[in-house]
Amino acid sequence: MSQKLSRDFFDRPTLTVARELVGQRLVRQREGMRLAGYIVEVEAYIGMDDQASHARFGRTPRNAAMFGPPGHAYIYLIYGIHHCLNLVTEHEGFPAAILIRALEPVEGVPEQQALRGTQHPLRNLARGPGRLCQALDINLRLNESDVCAANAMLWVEASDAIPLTEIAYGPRVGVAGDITARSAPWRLWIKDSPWISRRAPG
DNA sequence: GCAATGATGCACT
DNA sequence: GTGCATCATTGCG
Repeated sequence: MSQKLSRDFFDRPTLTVARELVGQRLVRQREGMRLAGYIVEVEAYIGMDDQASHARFGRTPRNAAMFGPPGHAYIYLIYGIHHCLNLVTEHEGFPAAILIRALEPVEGVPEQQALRGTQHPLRNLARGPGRLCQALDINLRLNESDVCAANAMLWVEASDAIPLTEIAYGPRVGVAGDITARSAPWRLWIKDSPWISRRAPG
């Protein structure tokens, strides 16, 4: 049996959590079935001073989850079409979260394909934040849900750690904000993984 | 492989 | 009314 990651795991500096989250298994319990994949790409959004973070203008109904306790989901709708999944980190009151950007599918793949639409190649199943939410049926009903609870419908399980030498860093994707926000190397992914949303620069 | 474009819901400085 | 932490499709190399 794999171990569900505890709240203590998320109650740490966001970049530390992000680094250790890469390679762990994201699990969605749906209709008695497990839909799961290895996390291969994440982005960190840290504090109100992060000009790319939704929290930069303070707390609003939309981003309230980021200000809440660690180990909860922050899910939002973007472009009116796509959902994005974040996991909240650090102590309550400090807005920080990690965007899950891509998965390597490992469990319930046929069900995930059905949720996505079978015309897509396997490579595109969960490659991108909007795609992975569609593949795992993640929507606003799961916003602010506790991923550490015993009865969670969404959680993370410990897996083998990825060596630091296998993790690449770079600027975040699609962010607005000032030059500091755009250049901060707060996107982390597994080097050479075919499942990440975009190839490494260069 | 790349760039351009339309889709679409909702919170908001 | 504006602007998104995006994706699928189209058209072109």
